[in-house]
Parts: sequence; C-alpha cells; structure tokens
Amino acid sequence: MKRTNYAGLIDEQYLGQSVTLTGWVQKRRDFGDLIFVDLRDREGLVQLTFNATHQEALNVAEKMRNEYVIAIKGTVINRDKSQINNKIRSGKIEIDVIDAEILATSKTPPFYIENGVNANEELKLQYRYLDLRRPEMQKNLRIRSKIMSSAMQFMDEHDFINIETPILAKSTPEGARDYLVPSRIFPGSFYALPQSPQLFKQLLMGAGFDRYFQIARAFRDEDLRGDRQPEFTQMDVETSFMSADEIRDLVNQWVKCMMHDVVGFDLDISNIPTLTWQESMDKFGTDKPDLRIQYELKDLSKIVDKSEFGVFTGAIKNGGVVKAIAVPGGAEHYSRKDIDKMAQYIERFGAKGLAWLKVTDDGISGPIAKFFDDSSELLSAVEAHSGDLILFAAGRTDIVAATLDYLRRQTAKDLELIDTNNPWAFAWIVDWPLFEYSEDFDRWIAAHHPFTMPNEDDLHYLNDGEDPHKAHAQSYDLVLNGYELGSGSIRIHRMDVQEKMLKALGFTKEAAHEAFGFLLEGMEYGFPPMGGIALGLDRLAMLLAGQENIREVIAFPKNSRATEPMTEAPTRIHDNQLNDLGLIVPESH
RNA sequence: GGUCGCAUGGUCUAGCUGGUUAGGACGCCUGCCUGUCACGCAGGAGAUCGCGGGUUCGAGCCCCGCUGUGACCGCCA
Repeated sequence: MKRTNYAGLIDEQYLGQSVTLTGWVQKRRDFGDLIFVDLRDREGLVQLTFNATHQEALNVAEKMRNEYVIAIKGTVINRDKSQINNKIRSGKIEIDVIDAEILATSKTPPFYIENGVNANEELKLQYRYLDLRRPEMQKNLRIRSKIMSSAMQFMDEHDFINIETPILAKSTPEGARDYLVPSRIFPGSFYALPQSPQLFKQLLMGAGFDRYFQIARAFRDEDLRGDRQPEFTQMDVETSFMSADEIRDLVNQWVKCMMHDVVGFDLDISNIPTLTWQESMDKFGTDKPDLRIQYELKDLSKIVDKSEFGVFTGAIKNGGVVKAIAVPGGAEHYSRKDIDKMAQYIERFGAKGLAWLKVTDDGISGPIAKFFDDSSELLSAVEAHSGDLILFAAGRTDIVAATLDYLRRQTAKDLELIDTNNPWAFAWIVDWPLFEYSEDFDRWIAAHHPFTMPNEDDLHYLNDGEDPHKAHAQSYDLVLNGYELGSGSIRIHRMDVQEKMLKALGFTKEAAHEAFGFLLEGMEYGFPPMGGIALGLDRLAMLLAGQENIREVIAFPKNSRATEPMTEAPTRIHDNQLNDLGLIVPESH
C-alpha cells in the first residue's frame, strides 16, 4: 500500500475519497465487531473505524496495539453529528477502513506518547525517539526548522555568503573551557572545537567576502543550565564596512521577518528599546532584562541613609547601595512565610536578608516600618501604591542587582504580572564595559572578547598611563523576554589597537602571537572595518515554542551533567584508541 | 567546585509520629461488547521501596555514605 495523504491532514474536504494512510496507532478502542483506532502521523490524528463489513481488516485491527506502525486503505466518511470530535482537526470525519496491514509491532512504550510531561526527564531522554513522537516535540522542532530556513532565506536575499568554518580548530586562551580532540598524527597535540567561529569570520572579512553568515555549531565545556547546552547553534554573521547601528538594523529586519514567518507576529521594530548596559543594570539589575515586567529597581540609598535602620545605613557606609522594587498587589499575595522563603532563596546571591514593607491605604506595615515614620518620600521614590509589597536589597552593588533581578522576575511570575500586550519584548543592550574583573584569574579580562572595538572616545584609555578598564565597547546584545539571544560587536581591525588591547589584557607580545598570531599577521595585510553578531538559535526556538528548557528544541540534547542518556556518551574508549593518540588515563579515573 | 530537592510495579504517584497483606490512577494481559474518542464491564499479572552500611525487637519511613537525576550558585571571552 502506497501512502496517498498525511493522516493528520485529512478533513471534510476529502469526503468520499479513497485514501491510503500510514502511521502509528495512538489508541485502539475495541467494541468487538467495531474497533476504532486513532492513527497518528507527523501532522496529527485521524480516527479509523473497522467493522465486520471488512472482516479481514477487522481481524488485523484486533491485533493492533499502541505504537504499532500500520498502513490502511479506506474511504473518508462523515461522522454523525452527535459523534463529532472538536478536539482534533479531522474530528468531523473518519476513515472507513477496507484494508489494513501491520508494518511493525511495538513493545509497550515506557511512557504514553502524549502532550504534557508525565515521565521524568531521564527516561524521556533515554527513549528520545519516543519522546520526539509527541506532537509538542514535533511542533518544537518544526519551529526550529522554520527559524533556520527563515535565516537562510533572509541572509541569501541580503547577499550574505554562507561559508563553513572548521570544527577541528585551534585552542585559544580566554573564554570558556574548550572541548578538545586529540591528534593521532601529533600525539600530545589537540584540536579544540570552536567556542564560536569568531576568528575565522574575521579572517573571512579580511579575505574580502564582505558579508558572511553561517548556521554554526559552537561548543563550550562549561556546566549546563536550562538555557545552556555544551553544543549549541548560532546564526553567525559578520559584515565589513558597517556601523553598529547598521548591523543592529539588519538584525532587526531579520527578526521582524522571522517573527512573521515563524509565529505570525507583526513585530514593530521601530519600537525596540536600546538601553545602555549601565541603564539596564541600574533599572533591572541584569544585562538581559525582561521588559515585559513593568516595575523597576529604584535606588533608595539617599533616602534610607537618613533612617535609623542599621542594616541600610551600614550597607551604604560600606560603599554599598540600598535598592528596592514595589511589587504591585504583592502585599496580599505573599504571606510572612512566603517572604521568609524568598529570603532564604536569595542567600545564594550573597544577600544577607530580605527587608520588606507592605503598603496599605494607611501607610506602611512590616517589621521595618517603624524606621520610616514619614514614608511618603520612600513610597514615591519606589513608585509604590496601596497593596504593593516593597522588597529591599542592601549591600554590594552586584549582590543587590542579582537579588532584585531575581525577585523582580519571580514575583512577576507568581503574580502573573508579565505584560501579555507585549509578548515579545526585544531589547538591545549597548555600550558594554570593555573589560571585567575576573576574581578567578585575578586580572582584567575581555567582557565580550579580545577583538572588540572600544568606543572611539574611549580609545585613549588604552594608552600607557591610563586606566583601560574605564573603556566601553562598541558591542551590543539582543535580548528577548529576559534571555540573551545574541551578542556582537564592531571588531578591532587595526594592528595598533589590537596590540594595545592584548597588552591591557596582560598578554605579552610573544603570548599574543602564540595564541592569535594568524589574526595579528592578517591584520597587517589590510583588514576592513568589520562587525557582526551571533544569535543563539536554540534559545530563540525555545522562546518561540513557549518552552522553558532548551532541551525541548534540540532533537538529541545532553542532560544537566552533559551526558546523553540514550547513547550514554561520553564513554570510555578502548586502550588501542588511547594508544593511537598517545594518551594515558590515570588509574584513579 | 558548592547549595537545595528528588529516587516506591512499565509510568505517575500515596504511604502521617518506625509495626500496612506497600494503596491508588494510568498502562499491560484475558474475556465480553456496533459509536467510542479519558470507551465501558468482569477478571488477572506485575514491587530487591536506587545501592551499601548503621540505629532498632522491627526501617519504604530515622542516621551515614555512595550512585543516579533535577534546579540553582560559581562557571559560560
């Protein structure tokens, strides 16, 4: 039997037609001489009916079980009005089966194939091919596929050239831990899988391609999170002779196009806010703010410094700040116990406690209310209204930021204060610090990467005798609903600036040449001004699919410990493989 | 590297203050059933309570260790 149609696409338009369908048995309902089977394929479900008019088909149906693969031939017929099922697209019709064949039997699956998460993550990953049969997962991966084809099409239409860069590449210092691949031909030497195609794409600009893009896989050997996998996919873009504004505008245009193609949303790109990094940190405590949430962090240091509350005044005396958010309607929603729980949770950010006030029609209440006899200045500064819960954080700026960022997002979730009128809150974060201090390395490191162009006005900070870490960068991040979607910059294309930059990062000339010599040498042969961006397609797919974990949009993802339960990768390898590579694994491992 | 949580038939889970025949739902198997779509009815099978140790007359339950797993902090140029 040769399939004529997708089962899930059959509807009343096909009435009276003879169709041949293939797919999986979703469910069998057996009435003896009448059997219903829900047939599932990638497009959806259709109900098959088997009865004694076609006894041979009925006999086959009796043997069918969930997840059997079957082929059937039958006629599309109307259902009686009383039998219409509005839950499925094909619910007005059914297939009167004439001929049926079992193409493959199936063991009883370890979990039922249906939407809604009912089995634990480990089991679902172990039987990923079954999990992927769920309509939800099929939808997620098709959204991902649409994003990619939208990117390909847009980039092609805008004269970008799709160029692949190596997966077996060179390990470079700075950045994340590399995944390493041992060389057989040079025992003791290693390739590194690229953390991004950064250096290659700059060299392609040097080669004159002018507009490059690639849907590129990137690898970082760091611990995982819900929105982070060790290998992930970027839409990687690099251009010559374009300003940061022009590059952002190009991305905006693609995003608009993509949002239309993938989710049918008409995005107004003229309204995408651009915040400086400092503004974002001040207002939201994070460099990837969720702008669907209306309330912001307010600095109350000056106001509370006049109070008698030692925790606040002490924090300020020690060079810290006191900031707060006013959670609309939070006064009633949160009990004392809830707040205690929050206070405990935020200890992980380094917060020592959680001060709070409830705002009522009569003023303020709560354990610290007594320190604020006249609360009007405080209330207006934090823009609080009756019914609000004010949450304070006091201390080091970074701890206060992390704490209130979390509290802002969590309370918005709890109280459903996420603005549904603005479902896709894109934002650009610009003007990043060029350097950030690494406590691990006890020195300044590149905030973006070592090839990021400083602001023109800040170039002098790189000169001898000045303070490089005051410089800001021509870099920009694209943020969506509180997730970093992508990050890019104008690159350094001049040797003298690049040398100063590497020097500021603590590279000796020799070390710089050992690590990036090919790039530095290339710059001596006329590199154009260039800039670009890399957008994380997994996260984008996750958000557009309405998922909260990046695993849901990756066909075969790793679990939170970077292993893959289905194939059990990574695995030990045979001694002869180790020998070939000149590797010895210590007994203790 | 750290913190917190979880682990009970195939699956999801209940199991209180230590004494239960370890309960339920779904699934599975057998039989009956011509209008179900969460089909129904009758019957049945299915558990090393993650592993190891300890406390106790007695441990699914308490303690210690381990393993697996999830979330988060660190980390992620």
